[in-house]
Amino acid sequence: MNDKNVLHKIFTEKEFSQKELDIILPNFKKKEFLKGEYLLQEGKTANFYWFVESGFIRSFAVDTEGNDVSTNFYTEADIVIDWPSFFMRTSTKENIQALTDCTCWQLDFETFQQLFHSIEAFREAGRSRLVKSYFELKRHSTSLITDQAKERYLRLVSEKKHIAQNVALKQIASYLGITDTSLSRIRKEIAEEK
Amino acid sequence: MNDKNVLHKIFTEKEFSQKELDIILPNFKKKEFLKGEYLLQEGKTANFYWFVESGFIRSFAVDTEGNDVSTNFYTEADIVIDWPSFFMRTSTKENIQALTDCTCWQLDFETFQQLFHSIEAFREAGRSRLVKSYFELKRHSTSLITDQAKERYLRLVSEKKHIAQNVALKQIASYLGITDTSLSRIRKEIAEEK
DNA sequence: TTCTTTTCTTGTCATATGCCAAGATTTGTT
DNA sequence: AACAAATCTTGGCATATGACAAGAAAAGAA
Repeated sequence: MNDKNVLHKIFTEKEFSQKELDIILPNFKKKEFLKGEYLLQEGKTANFYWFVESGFIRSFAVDTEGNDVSTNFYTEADIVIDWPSFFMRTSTKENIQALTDCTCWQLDFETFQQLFHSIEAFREAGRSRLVKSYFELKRHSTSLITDQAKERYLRLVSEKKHIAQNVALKQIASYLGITDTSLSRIRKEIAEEK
Repeated sequence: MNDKNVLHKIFTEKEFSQKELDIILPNFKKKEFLKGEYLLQEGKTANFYWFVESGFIRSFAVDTEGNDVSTNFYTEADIVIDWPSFFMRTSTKENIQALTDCTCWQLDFETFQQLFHSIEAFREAGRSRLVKSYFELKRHSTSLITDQAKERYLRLVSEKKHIAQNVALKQIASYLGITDTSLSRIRKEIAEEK
């Protein structure tokens, strides 16, 4: 835990005193997930969240017809968390799955609570993360209404190139709110423009 | 501030001690907004949030083509807040406008911070509200992908009847991600089914 | 390397919803 | 009450995207 890892990029000395870092960081446990492994499954309650050290992760929901809809993708330095389940202590509607072998840093709810209520900087940082997630979710949601599928795809490519390149087309398509067929055509169109 | 109002439904004696309530509640200032008045406008930073005592309020974003897209509707006992702007202290992309004359209880950022960091129950309650908003936003967002416009409208009607009845068709339509024309046809269809 | 399975592409056709424009209706104003 | 403005409905047509199915390509397993 004292070697350099992604946690040091997340909990910086700008936001936390050394003393606080010494309290916070040792609580994170290194966790490895194999490709295909689930970090969280529908119906369970999220008792942990993670920061990604390496690898790709996807969260998705399954709708009434059994279609799976990607809700997010995660990679290095991202926080992987089901906010509602983790904080409301309710069973989740989401699945979180490793797309590749992954290394993560895990924190459990109880420890989180203890840090949250005892360290002001920790709760400010946590709140910021949640608000940032909210903001991005709203942007995505509004984009589903105002933008064409192609624009949404182009934005994903420009903002998360590694996702667009490494994740299966069908999983990206459902995130964009379209079918894999449509995304395939959109990709073709873009390729032909160049 | 000691008479019964909606704040007593929001800050209950189950979640807060009497002493805490005595500290918290007097910080809320009664605010009246006239129909059409803006609580927040694009470009400004949110320095307040409100609980609605009475009336209807709408938040909306304006996209690049100048179309306005409803992002939410608020009524009695709802919290009216632009989470990202309020917490990140950044200028907002949203507008919040009174659809009818409204009475609200207002809290400013500084006071919020002070309460948040000093009263554990207050921060638990605040976090819950944010998480709940997140959850609802995700549900709406997923619904835009998995459900037909008609289903989305029916759900809105069943969950927020007073909104569907009191808000202009065009504003509801943009919330549902469709045009006013389409919503008008959907309404007709539903009416004909009965 | 070969075989199997999964993923991606492409064609054809269907459909939900958008766009535009004209009336009808409702609401607000003088 | 009368007019103006905003909102809602309806028609005709356009289009983005979906559904289904078949083959091509890529990835994984033996």
